[in-house]
Amino acid sequence: MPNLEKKTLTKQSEDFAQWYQDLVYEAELAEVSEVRGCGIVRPYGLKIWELIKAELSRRLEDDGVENVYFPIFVPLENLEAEKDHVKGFAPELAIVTHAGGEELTNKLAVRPTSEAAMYKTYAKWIQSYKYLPLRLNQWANVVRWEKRPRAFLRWSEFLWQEGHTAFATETEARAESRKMLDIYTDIYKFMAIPGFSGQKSESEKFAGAVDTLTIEVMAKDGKAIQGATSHYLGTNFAEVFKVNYLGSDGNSHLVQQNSWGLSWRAVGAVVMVHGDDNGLRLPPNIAPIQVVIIPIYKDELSQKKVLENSNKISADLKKKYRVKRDERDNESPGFKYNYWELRGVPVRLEIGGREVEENKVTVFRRDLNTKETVVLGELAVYLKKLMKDIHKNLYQQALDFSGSHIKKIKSWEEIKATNIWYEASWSEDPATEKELKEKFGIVSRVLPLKNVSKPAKNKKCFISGQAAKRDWLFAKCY
RNA sequence: CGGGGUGUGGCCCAGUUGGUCCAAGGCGUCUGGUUUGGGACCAGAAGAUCGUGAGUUCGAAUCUCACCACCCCGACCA
Repeated sequence: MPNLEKKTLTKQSEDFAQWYQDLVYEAELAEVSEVRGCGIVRPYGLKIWELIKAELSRRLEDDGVENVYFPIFVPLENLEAEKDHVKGFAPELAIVTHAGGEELTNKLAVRPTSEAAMYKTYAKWIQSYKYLPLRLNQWANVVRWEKRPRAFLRWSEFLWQEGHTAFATETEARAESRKMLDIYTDIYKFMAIPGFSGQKSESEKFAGAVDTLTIEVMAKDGKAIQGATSHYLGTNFAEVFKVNYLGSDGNSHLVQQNSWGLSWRAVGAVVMVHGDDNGLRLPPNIAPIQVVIIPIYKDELSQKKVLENSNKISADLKKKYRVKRDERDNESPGFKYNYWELRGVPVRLEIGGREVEENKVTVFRRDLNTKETVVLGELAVYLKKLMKDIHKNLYQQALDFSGSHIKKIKSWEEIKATNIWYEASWSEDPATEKELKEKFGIVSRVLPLKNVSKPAKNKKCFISGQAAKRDWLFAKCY
């Protein structure tokens, strides 16, 4: 729980995990719930997710993906059908054993993901090649009873979108998987977050997938956050759920499938990437409030003038931005500054007697924590540019940060700290990854796209000394 | 699942050699007033089965036993 008494966040440098927790609760993104591991997302936090969702939704619709909805419950036997899949998820399943006052003969799992919920139906829907490709998406909640929950990043229940597609050929399916990764990469850019997109290792990929593509994000404590994944499932699930189609050749074939998802974990990533010791810093694209106006006055006369003025400005700005006027009479300007800085509002306008008299406003930008005075007539143009600048600057800061926190190494003996990432040539042997994890708590995060078809820079694997295949990124992760 | 910690008004908590505790303080809330350019102040008010159960005792927030819940670290983690 946040310590509201101290009124200041734990410093990032003191205890990053504590800082994150303090911020999530004090900025009113979320609330602890009565249910272990589950979070209550408050309006301010949910709005950030909804803004991310709106953008992704738009992108998917533009691309011709249709939305669908399947039940939250999955027959347990369906889930058990794909053997890697069930092995991966069994430990974290919530299972319904009783309903309607009776014990269920056929137990139901609360979906941890919906492959097993959907594909039997896909088999029904897909008859011939004419029904392909099938590209559906659902916005849903899923439940994964992880041993160690973390606000936004790993709550037991979370909201996400999961796309499930079926194609005739591997080429098409793999192209789709890659396209979705690109869309996710764009969505992270929309949040002013540079990600590392690429491929997962054998041990890190999705249970049931042939290949998993991922976008990895670097938090300010140097840990990696898996931002979104796009899986090429091959025919693994199609075999189990008998998803075949009649080809133009007259023969029956298995479909080639993908699934891809992005969750509200992205909100946690935004906090961990952009936040500072004063609180959240939101890029304008996903800020529930983009401009907050603080009227400042001393007596009734100036109050009237200032409020008139700020109302006019706010009415004007509301046409283009999400604007909030903070007219609470019982709080001081200083209190309000801190209040909205904690919540990461990108731009603050201060309007007091001075501004009214000179026909100006004072503009504060949260990304740099600086103030400037702007002539009222130039405000619209100024803000338009400022919003772009803030986005660019946040992105650049994050890019510089991650760039300066990756160390290229030739041998794992060079690993001293675990609060940075390492780039190294790797044999891709799962056994070596296990060793690395045991010794340093570090795992492979991603084979960056640019390295996928490039041979390793160094001949020897940085762990085992065997022949290295390609250059991967390694880090601790959330 | 292993290690550690915590449970006291809405929130943060003090109080644990048993009695002076029908529980202190701060934040927040409410009322009134003064304030308002970087986390305002004064006065007053409301608000508590001290996690649950049993036990010891003349007497339990405090001691004993059992249980429950949550948090943190780790293992696990698409």
